[in-house]
This record gives sequence, structure tokens and C-alpha cells, in this order.
Amino acid sequence: MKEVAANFNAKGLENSVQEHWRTNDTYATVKQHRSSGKPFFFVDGPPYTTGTIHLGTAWNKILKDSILRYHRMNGRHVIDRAGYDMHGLPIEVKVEQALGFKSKKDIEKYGIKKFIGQCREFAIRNKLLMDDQFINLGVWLDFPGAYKTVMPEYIEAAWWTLARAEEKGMLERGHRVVNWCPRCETAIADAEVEYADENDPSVFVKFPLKGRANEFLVIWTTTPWTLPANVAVAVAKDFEYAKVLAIKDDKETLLWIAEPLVKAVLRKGRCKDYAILETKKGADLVGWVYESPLASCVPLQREIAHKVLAADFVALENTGMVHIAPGHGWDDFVLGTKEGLPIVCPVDGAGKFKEEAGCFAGQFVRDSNENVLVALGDHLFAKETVTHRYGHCWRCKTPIIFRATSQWFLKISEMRDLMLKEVEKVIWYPEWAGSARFYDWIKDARDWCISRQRYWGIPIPVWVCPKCDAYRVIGTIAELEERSGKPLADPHRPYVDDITIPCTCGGTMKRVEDIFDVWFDSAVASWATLGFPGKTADFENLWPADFITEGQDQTRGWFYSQLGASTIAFGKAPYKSVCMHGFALDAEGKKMSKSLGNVVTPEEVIAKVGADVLRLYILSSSAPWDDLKFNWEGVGTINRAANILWNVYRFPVPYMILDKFEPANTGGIWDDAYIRAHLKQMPDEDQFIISRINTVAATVDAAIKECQLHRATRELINFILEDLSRWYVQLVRERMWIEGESESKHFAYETIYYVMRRLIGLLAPVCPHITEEIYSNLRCKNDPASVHLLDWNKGEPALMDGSLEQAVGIVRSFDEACANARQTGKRKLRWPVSEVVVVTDSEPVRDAIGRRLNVVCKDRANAKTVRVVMGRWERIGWKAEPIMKALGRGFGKNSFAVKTLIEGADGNLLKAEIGAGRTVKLGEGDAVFDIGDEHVTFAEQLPPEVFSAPMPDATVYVDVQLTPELEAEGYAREVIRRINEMRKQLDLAVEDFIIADAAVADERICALIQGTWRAGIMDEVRARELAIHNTGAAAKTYDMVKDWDVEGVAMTIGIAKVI
RNA sequence: GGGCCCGUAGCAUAGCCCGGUGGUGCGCCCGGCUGAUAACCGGGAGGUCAUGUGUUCGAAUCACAUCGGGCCCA
Repeated sequence: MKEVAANFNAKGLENSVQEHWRTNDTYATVKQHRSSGKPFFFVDGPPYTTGTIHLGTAWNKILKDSILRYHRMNGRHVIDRAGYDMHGLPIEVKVEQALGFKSKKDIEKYGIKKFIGQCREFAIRNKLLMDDQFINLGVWLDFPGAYKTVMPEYIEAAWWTLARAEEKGMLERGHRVVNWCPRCETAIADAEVEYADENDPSVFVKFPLKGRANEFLVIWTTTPWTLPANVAVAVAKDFEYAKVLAIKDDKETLLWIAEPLVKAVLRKGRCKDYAILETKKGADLVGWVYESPLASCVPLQREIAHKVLAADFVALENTGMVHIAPGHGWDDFVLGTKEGLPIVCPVDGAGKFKEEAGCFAGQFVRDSNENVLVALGDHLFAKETVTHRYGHCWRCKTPIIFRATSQWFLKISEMRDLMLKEVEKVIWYPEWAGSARFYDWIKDARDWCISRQRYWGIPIPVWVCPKCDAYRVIGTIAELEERSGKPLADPHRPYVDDITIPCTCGGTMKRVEDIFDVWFDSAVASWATLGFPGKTADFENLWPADFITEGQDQTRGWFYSQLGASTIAFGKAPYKSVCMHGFALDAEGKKMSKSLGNVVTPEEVIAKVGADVLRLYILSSSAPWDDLKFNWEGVGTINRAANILWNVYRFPVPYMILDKFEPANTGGIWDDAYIRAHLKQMPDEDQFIISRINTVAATVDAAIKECQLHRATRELINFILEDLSRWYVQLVRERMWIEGESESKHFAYETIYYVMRRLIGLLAPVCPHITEEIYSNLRCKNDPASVHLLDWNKGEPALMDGSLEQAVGIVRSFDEACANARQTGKRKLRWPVSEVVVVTDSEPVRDAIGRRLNVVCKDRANAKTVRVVMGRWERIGWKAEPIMKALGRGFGKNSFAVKTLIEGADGNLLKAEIGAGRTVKLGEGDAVFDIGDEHVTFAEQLPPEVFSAPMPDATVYVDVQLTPELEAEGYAREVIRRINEMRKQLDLAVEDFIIADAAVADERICALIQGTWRAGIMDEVRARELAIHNTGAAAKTYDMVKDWDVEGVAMTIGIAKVI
């Protein structure tokens, strides 16, 4: 054991511990140690390689690390491969920005090979940066061996999964409407659409009915640019539609509008007057035909037979008639497919109109809105602007459009029931994350569009024959090489694009150009991380995962994508339990964002208080699934708690070193045999703290099992602060100061050693650095090399003593009440009191204070005696207090005299008589009055110099009356304290001796101290000589001379070190 | 527009499932302690339990609505 630094320096401590781990490869040792244990298969949700982690990412890994460390200590062989998500649009967009690109054409010009190279480099560089940041948090995952979505064997896992989908008929090549980003020129998944406010036109348009002059259907839209693709109008079968004669600018028009909406629509069209001519059910309108108002300038529109249909999604809003463009809307598309409408989409990938759009050709759709409105001419009935939520591309923030294109889909809608069934089998923390949130999300799941028209991603392994249109899904690299007869250098684009396969029809199959949605990459992580399908042994033994934990945003992300892919590939959920955690918000509960300037980074927290405090703060602040409001004050509080832990650890070390203490051990390995054998002989406070740490261990264990890290950490912090620092250490200090051999001191050493060892074991998963540092100093010579090699201890019932813990609880209440009463009586704790009396009816209070822990009580109260009185304490008297209102009624003008009589009467007598139901005669001669129950109340009257304070089920009375003996001791203690203060100022060592001189101005006090306390003082301050005298100042030869005012008595004290 | 979570003193939280005087920590003020000491301990002040309505003898707790925050969706 070595001396411990006085100041808790988290940063320095963590650096040296990390260095120690590195040089000794402690992580590998720990894994090796558990390698034969029962496997615990954890899958790391791969963070996207953006380069910097934020507080939420840190939280995520801290949670994972703490839970995994717990399982390792419990003997589990933890599969803890880290993962990184390294493909996808976000990286492409970053690289595009760096290269100054504006569109896909720039990439093609630059060369896909070079572009991919840049993306790869960017991802790898960031991955390395992130490794370091995670390691600085003290996270122990396998980072060097991390799975990366760019690895060939990982890509193969995705290919293999798609081949399974094809095998099961779950893969579909479809012409469908998808979310489309016109900047990135690709389809994007529902999961990639972000919603934000956007200003758009809100227009009402008249569609002329065929063969009915001056008669129109009125529709409403916020996307005028979709009108060139209009093919139909939908109505609701059951709505009433009105034919309205509308008068505007003295011109009459016949309009069809849902009847309840007529008034509102016509007001928007600024019609002076109108009349409803007739109404018809929506069903009666079905089959009507109309012409496009854009027919003259859009050639495409001239070929379309526009008609009215019924649809159930039509709502009674706007005009009650919905413009249908199956090429530009999901509902429209579904309806169009059902009704056999032409799916027209005159818009290209960049969001520009094609030739068939006539006068709009070449225009960007969102920019063409105004032109469309102009082209509508008189058919534009009304125009306003609305602000509404509109979808945007998650990466480049461009407003998305809907576009009908040829894409690849996984038929999630057909898997839905199976997925729901699987969700129910998973254990969710908290329960509602699965049963409510995730369940609801899957209930509405649609088919998953997995194809993207981009470059940096896993190529979709589908080869199509241009001759016969047959396609083949390739499941492995080997299969591809075999079928193509060519080696594959790199499974990425553009390398894989060059590989062709001969088709059975004699044609040459070429790969479709698409890559996978990046969410599909991570979806296969649970088997890809095991090397499957390349290697099968681990997969067969371990899969599905025992545990995963991610943020609540992953409900629609990774929890979902994994479940989808796994259900398709294996028909079951890829995880057995899931913990959903919250988000890191700022102190106001707002999202941290660069634009708000409220971002706190893990680095800055670590720089101030270290990773362990950050870990402890995050885990203790809120339940994992609640959002965390980051708060620096909270961090400071936890830092203080860590500092107290450090002080508690440090406090006994110098004494142990002085005494060359070695905890009882067997062959250099520590165990608790000594504690078990001697427990019953040990002082109560030792038994108590031993019991407590075991009780705490049981609580902590139960909490971690349920992912209740907040309960576990709060319990530990509470133990350190309340039980250990504020209670046990205070009691045990004097035993540490005993010089020479002492059983009591030895018990204290063994106890505190035991408690520290148990405590750091419990704390190790959460604070891996501090506990390692403490452990390295405490461990016996053959103990395991690291705290992280220790076995978890979940509390020994044999060492728990519930009744003792209860008794100590009572004594602590007593302790507080004493301090309270002393404060009222203005008697400092340093001054002894003769007696403390506890009055109670409670037997547990009597047993704790009066019997079992009486010695502790005397010590804590600094009292010569502490005794318990059941029922009543005879020194408590009663004081009678007159009730003036009643006296006035009863005695009229004599009231004042009666008041004086009552106040002067013996309260105790009065209470006894009246309490017995009698009246009492007070007064003399003519003035005698009968006093009854209604005239008085009684207040407790304490004896002089006795002060009271309440505690649960009892009242504590402290008698602060001084006797000469008590006074002598009090002053002696004052002198001791001042001499010790001076020793400290002189920076003397604990074992140094001094000579001292005290000149006390008050003759009586001087005599008091001199009389019985000279030897006691000398002993306490380690003085070889001590002169106490009434007059004269201390000689100048002292190292330090100081004037003191002790409770109004002037003293001049001098001390000098004996050399 | 829909789903889920959250809203308790200046700040952070417990209690809510299973209704019965609202605890704790930080900060603040006052006092104590002084061989853990740029630590530590005691006391005090500070609350419309987001708002409103309902159920009930009784609501922070149950129900409904509204407002605010977060995540997810349309």
C-alpha cells in the first residue's frame, strides 16, 4: 500500500489507469479470464462515422459498457465487438461538399472509382477518431476488431440476406411511388424523411367537365407542379356534392364542390354571390369525364382520359375533391394501380420536367409552380399561401418529391404479423418501449424500398439480363466469382459493376446500378458481426443477440430494420432483450444543436471532471429511458461525491501504512474469511457497515438486472455519502488514532478494507478508472491484477443484519436531534454534556439507544450518559396557561386576577387534578375561583438548561448545565483543538512531538484546566512538555505563538516541534 | 393530424403502477466541526406537485381536456 494523493485528480488518474491498461493489455486479460464462461452475445448498434461523438453517443456507449462490465464480472463471456456504420448518403454528401460538387453529374465526371475512394478514406479517418473518443470514456469494446459495414465479409452478409429474401419471395422489383430527393437524385426511405415547415401555394383549380359547357370540378392542391401528371379526380361516395352557380366579376360559372364546403371555397374565390342548383351523392359523380386545363400546353395531358373515381381517403376538407396524380403521390399511386389508371411521371431524377411536359420541359418542379398557375389562366379559381410540415431529405435538407420509379422492395407488409408476434417475445426495458411504441410503429409498416441510385454503399447483388429481363440474386462473393468466372477485387462500385454473368437465354446479365439503403447495412449486423454466412459456428452457438441498447430514435431505425431483415432471413427476432434509452438534452430540456449553441461535448466534461464522473453523472441522473437534461451543477455534485469516495479511501491509508497493516489473506489472496469469523466480536459500527454494504450490493444487483442503472448508482452514491462518509468514518476515526497494538483498531482496518473492496467491486462497471486505481493500491500480492477481473458480489445474506441497520437508523435520528437540541441550547458539540434523555414509547427506540448502541450514542452526543425513559420523564413539568376567552366568560371582571393565579399555580398539581376530571380552587379569602378543564391548557415545561428536539417516535432532551468537571473538559478540548490547529499550520507530521505553553487570562479557568486536564491535553497533542499558567506570555523560543479568544477567555499559546 | 414519454421549490430529482400529512440533493442564509480539512456536519427559508375539469370523504398519484418539452410517425 502506498500513500494516496491528497487531491482527487480525476484526469491524471484516468490517464495513468488507461496507460496501465494499455501496457498490460488488461482488456484482453479480462476477456481471456471469462472466455470459458457462458456466452453473452451483445451487438453494438453501429454509430455512423461522422467523426465526432456527442453526449448522446457517449451515453449510449457508457450504458453499454457498464452493463457489459457487469456481465463480465458475473462470469459471462461477453461478445463485445464494436461496430461502425460507414456507408451512405451522409458521407457522400460530405465528400461532395468538400469537392464542390452540385449533382450526380459532377460525380460521374470525377469518376466513381475516385469518388468511392474519397468516401472510404473519409469513413476510415472518422472511425479512427471515434475509437479514441470512446476509449477515453473508458469503454471496453473490441475496437480494433470492430465490424465495419465496408468489409467484404460484411457486404456478403447483406448479399446473403437479400438472396434469402428472394428465395422466400419477399423481394420485389416494382414500379412504385417513392420519396425522392431531387438533389441526391435517389429514392430515400420513409425513415430518411425529415419534416420541417415549408411555404407552399395553396390553390383551388377548376377542371372543365367534358360535354358540359361552363361546368367545372373544383380541386385543391399545394403542389401545382403535379397537375401536368393529373389523371383523375377522386370523390367520396357518401358526400353530398353541390352544383353551384357562382357569380364572380359579373360572370356566371357552374362549379361542383362538396356541399358543406361550398361557402368557404367560394369566399376564397371572391364570388359575390352564389346559388346551389342541385346536389348529388359522390357515387353519382363517378364515371364523369373531364379535360385537363393544361391540355393546350402539355402534350401528355391530351392523351389521358380523365375521369372521376371514388376513394376512401377523401376527406371533407378544402373542396372534397382530390386531384389524383398516381406518379406523384402514395395514395394516388395505390388508387391508380387499383383502378388501372396510367401512372404518368413526366419528371426526371433531378426533379426537372421531361419533354412530354410540353411548355414546362426543363424546369425544376418546385420552381415551376408559378408557371403552372399562369398556364392555368382562368382555371385558377383561388390562390393563397400555406405553411405546412413538408418532408425533406435527411442529409441535404432539400424538399423531397414523390416520384414513380422502378425500385427494389422488401415485402414488409407481408411479414407484419410475424414481426408483431416476435416483438412480443422480446424483453423490453422499459416494457412500454416494446408493447406500445415499437408495436404501433410496426403495425403501420409499409414495404421497404431498399434501393438507392447512389455510389457509396453495398451494391445490390442483382444481375439482370437486358435480353430476357430475367434477374438473379447473388448471395456470396464466391457464387459471383463462380458464375462470372472472374475474381472480384472489391465488392463495391464501380468494381462490381464490371462483373457480368451469362444468362441462360444467351444474353449477358449486368448488375442493376443501385446500392442498398444504408439502413439495410446495419440491419444485418447481428449475423454479420459473427462472420456469418462466411463462418457459421458462432452464428449457430450465439444468435440471436442476448441484448442490445440504443436511443429511442432507433425504434424506427435499427430496432426495426434488424427485425425486418431478420424476420425475412430467419423468421425470428434477432435480439432477446432491448433497452431503449433517451436523448441528451440541454439544461432547459431542449435538443442540443449547433444552431442553438447549447451543445455540450463529452470532451469538455471529461476535461473538467473526468470520464468516471461523467459516467456516474449520466447513469445516475435519469432513468435510461428518460431524456437527460444535462446540467453542470449536477455534474459538480457527482464530482463532489467522487471526491468523498476518494477521501474515504484515502483516510485510513496513512495509519495502515504506519502499522504495516495487511488484510487477512490466504496465500496472498484476499477473501472475507476473517470478517465472517470475527463479525460477532466486532464493534457495532463495524457490523453495521458490513451489513450495509451487503444490503446495498443486493439492491444494486437487482437494479442492474432490470437495466435500472439510475437506481443502482443512486444507491451506491447514497451509501458512500451517508453510511460510509457521514457515519462510519466519523465513528471509526478515533480507533485509527490508537497507537500500538489494538484489537479494536485492527477490526477497524479489516472492516474498512472489506467495505472498500466490496464497494469498488460494485462501482467498477460504472467507474472503471477510479475503482481500478483504488484496487491497485489495496490488492494483496496474489490478488487478480485488475478490479475488472474480480467476481461480482451480489450481497451475502449471512453478513446482513436488518435489525442492526434499523437500530443505526434510529441512532442517526437521535444524533440529528441531539445536534438540533444543542443548537437551541447554544452548546457546541465540543463541550460535553452530563446527560441526554430520550423519552419514547417505542421499543425499537429503547433497544437501539438505551441498549445495543448506547456506547455509540454517548460518543455521538458527547454526553456522559444517554438514557431512555419510557412514557414520562419526571423532570418534565407542566406549565398552566390560561385560556382568556373562557376566563372572560366565566369570571368577568375577575379574569385578570384569575389569569395571574393560574400562571402562578403549580402546573403539575393543576394538571393532575384537572386531568382526573376535578376542578381546582385557586385564590384566598373572598377571591377563590373554581378552575376547570375549559379554563387552562398545559405546556411542557423543561427543567432549566434542558433543551429538546423531536425525532421519529421519541423526543430527545439534552441537559447542557455545566459542572466544573464539564467546564474543565470543555476548555481543555478548546485548547487541544487550537494546538492541533497550530500543529497543522506548522505542517507537522502526525507523529511529531511538541513542547507547548498556554497562558490563560482567567484565573479560575486556568485552574480548571490545570487541575485534571494537563495530562490529557499533552496526550492528545503529542506534547512532551506543557506549561499552563495564569500570567505571562509564552517565551519567544516557540516556533509559533498565537493569541486566541476561547469563549470570551483570552489565551496565548505557543508550540515548538521537538527535534 | 396520430403514437409514446416527460412536466414536482432557483436547479436536479423521489413519490405516481397499488389515492390518505410532498421527501432528497445542489444552491442560498445561519450555526457547528477541525488528525478525510480548498473536506465534513446540523438548522432554516423556499412548493398553485404545468393548467383546467371530473371521480372520491380525500388526488402529485386515477380519468378527461388544454398548454409546454422530447422522440417517432402521417
